[in-house]
Amino acid sequence: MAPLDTRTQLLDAAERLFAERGFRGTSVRAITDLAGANLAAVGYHFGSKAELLSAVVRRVIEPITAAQLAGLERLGSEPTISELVEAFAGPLFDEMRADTSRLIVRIFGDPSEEMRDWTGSAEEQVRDRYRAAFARALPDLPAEELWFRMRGILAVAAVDRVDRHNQPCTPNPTEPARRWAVTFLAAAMSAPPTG
Amino acid sequence: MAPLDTRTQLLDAAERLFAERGFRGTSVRAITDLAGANLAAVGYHFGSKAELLSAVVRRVIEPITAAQLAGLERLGSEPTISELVEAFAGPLFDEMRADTSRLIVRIFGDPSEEMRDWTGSAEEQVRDRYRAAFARALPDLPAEELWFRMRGILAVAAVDRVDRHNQPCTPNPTEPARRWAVTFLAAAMSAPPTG
DNA sequence: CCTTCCATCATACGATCGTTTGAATCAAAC
DNA sequence: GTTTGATTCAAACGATCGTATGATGGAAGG
Repeated sequence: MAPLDTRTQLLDAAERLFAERGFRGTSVRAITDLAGANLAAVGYHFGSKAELLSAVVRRVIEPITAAQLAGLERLGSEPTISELVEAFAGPLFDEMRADTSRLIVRIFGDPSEEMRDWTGSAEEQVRDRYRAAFARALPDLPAEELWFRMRGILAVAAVDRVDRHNQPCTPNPTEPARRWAVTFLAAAMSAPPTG
Repeated sequence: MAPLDTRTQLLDAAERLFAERGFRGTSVRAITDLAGANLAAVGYHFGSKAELLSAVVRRVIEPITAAQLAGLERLGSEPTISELVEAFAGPLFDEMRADTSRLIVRIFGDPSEEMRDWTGSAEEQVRDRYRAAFARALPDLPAEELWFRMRGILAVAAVDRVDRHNQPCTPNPTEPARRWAVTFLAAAMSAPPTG
């Protein structure tokens, strides 16, 4: 086994267990057992359990931000609100597994430092570019209210994924929820300013 | 000190610490220390740490569902979408402290059994009555898409509270966010069915 | 005074936690 | 064949966890 194999299997196991049981609810021993690795492997490859979490989060965030940026560049210079919503929210449904949404929601709800030191510049860049694009499409909307609405997009997408994942029996197809979300959010973004 | 005093102070301390550090991140010792009680007080008054969580959640949920029900009964027989959104989402801003939103989001993201056995019939009753009211106001919307949208209301309200609470420096006034939410969500609920 | 019952107390139990350590293993370089 | 450096291994460390136990306090009822 090449050294990268153990590293990758640790990332896979940790991603799954952190999403299922949370950071504090997952022991290093559970991760190394699932990965088929030795207990000390986490310390050797990542330094600590917290740094393993950072590596996991960076890995799951990256394809999402990449798809969001690619979707924005695919649009013309004067995209509609609906197109912007689709490009911004679509990858949250397509590029993200349901348990990954749960992991992100859990991190979002945890104010401790170890859960926040992973934040890179990638999602800030995505956020700023979409904010500019929405601001051009909604020139009358104040910046603060626009930012409130963009957080609303993230909230609806993430919470829907997690909540459908919480229902044990239903098959939970992603596709209708994705289209409902675009309808719902495009209408919401198009609302006139509160004023 | 009357016996109920220790019980109440345990509930207060647990509510605060569970919201700040999560269920697994909060030790029984931290709760009893903050409450000025003995370590064994949790076991004596509640049986276990998990049952203490249930008691905390029931206590914070109750005024919210009560306000939602009262708001619905205050409306006429043919309320507008905006009135329904206001009555449903308003208490999530008014009756809920920001750290309580965090506690709820954390519980929402945790699929473990101990986090879910508190669910009572109160919020189910609220959910069903608002669902019926929205269905009357939106007769063309399929039931499944309506339920998706109602979860969107909860998502926007909860995530906004937590996210504004995450920002350390700003004063984070609730009032503009509350009005922005009603604008945003009323437009979203009023969207035609996806079809 | 004595009993009863509720509440609180100090203390300890077994388990599990994250991390560290030093030896063992192994392929590649020389 | 020997050295070297990276990787994996079993084992142990101190700390902290949730819970249980039996003693103690103290007011109410007889």
